[in-house]
Amino acid sequence: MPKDGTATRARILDSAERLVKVNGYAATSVDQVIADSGTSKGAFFHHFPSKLDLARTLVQRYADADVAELREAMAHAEAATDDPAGRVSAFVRWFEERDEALLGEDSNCLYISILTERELVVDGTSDPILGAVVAWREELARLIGAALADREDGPDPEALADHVFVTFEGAFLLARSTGDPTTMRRQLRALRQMLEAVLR
Amino acid sequence: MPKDGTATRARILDSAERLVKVNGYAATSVDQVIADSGTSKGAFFHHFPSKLDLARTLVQRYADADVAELREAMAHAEAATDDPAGRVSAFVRWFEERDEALLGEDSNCLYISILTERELVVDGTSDPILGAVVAWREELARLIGAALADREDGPDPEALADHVFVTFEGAFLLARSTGDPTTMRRQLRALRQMLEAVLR
DNA sequence: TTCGTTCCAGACTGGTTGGTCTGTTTGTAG
DNA sequence: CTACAAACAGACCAACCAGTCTGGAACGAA
Repeated sequence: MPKDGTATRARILDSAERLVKVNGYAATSVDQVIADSGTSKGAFFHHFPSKLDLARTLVQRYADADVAELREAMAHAEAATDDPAGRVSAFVRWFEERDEALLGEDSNCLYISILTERELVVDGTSDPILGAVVAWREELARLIGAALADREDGPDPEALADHVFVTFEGAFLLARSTGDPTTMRRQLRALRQMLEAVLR
Repeated sequence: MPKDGTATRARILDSAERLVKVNGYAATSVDQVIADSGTSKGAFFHHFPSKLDLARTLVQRYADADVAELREAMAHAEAATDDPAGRVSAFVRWFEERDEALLGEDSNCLYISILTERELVVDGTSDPILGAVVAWREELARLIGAALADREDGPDPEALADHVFVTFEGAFLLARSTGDPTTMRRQLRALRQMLEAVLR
């Protein structure tokens, strides 16, 4: 085995993720990624056959981390209490308390940058996003469904589950617009209070 | 006064809005806008000094229409009932019933395309978005505040008001990801049910 | 040492980009 | 009818874009 290039590859991915989250995919040039990561054209195209291939790798990596965070929050919620509604609260609260990375000044979600460009949706680059969405939906619908219990003609568990994802993405955009760093936490708090109200 | 160019200008704006909403701002070239609108380079740069200037005009126009829709929904809600909580329900329902344009297959929000690119935020292109956000917040916070009445240590009216905006933007993104055209309506319905629950 | 492969640097290229420039048409005011 | 400015059309251009190519350095296998 010759030289190890995994470090270079990781630096490219990290730089690219940052830049794409901040500026969007189309607005991020390969040269920018190269400059930011301190590598070269040769290195870039050695690790990634094309810019689009970088995007695919990026989305997959991000979605995997996203699902991992879901599992973590879910485990925390299930360990916190046996009460179904309480678990939903604990789940949301888990993110409310994660202020550091999640609500930093220009924290953003890669999903937004990818979904903004339709080409990336039709060619399947965004597929891992759907995978993550479905994972969130299924896990949360299970939790919420248990809390709703036998109630009929009440709210749809899947729609409520999806609404957690919706809140994250919407709050990222609102934060961008207002520049207010407390946006995410306030929206998560509002979401939790509303969920507690419907599940009561 | 010589030839009237307002029609050409409008066609450029319409094409640009469609393309930017679908593909994003950076991914939309001036040549594409020209081709789609059936005009020319000369016409484009006669009406807009630069592509960035087009974006500014586009955002202003879209935000104005957005605020107009807010007023319309608000008037409808206030005419519907005197009950504060009922007005909030009527407000959301107003959008739930507007399926046509709002939930079309690839319906999207210009705000997302603009906010995705940080350059457009720092240079003030996105400012009208903040104006619209504040308008929605103020109008809705008034309505929600009235419904919350005297309740103390309850949910924050402004956060709940902002959450309506958050739901719209988040649902647009979720719809993009899933490709499900019922997404927007389902999310609005979930939002309304949750609001009814907290305001009960 | 020698060989082969991976890893990477950077010059280079063809196509695309936003933007300019020149010229022509079209309406209107005098 | 003339003059003049607004409203275009489209050739043109410099900068930038993603991607290629060549050459060399690092490393393990033989």
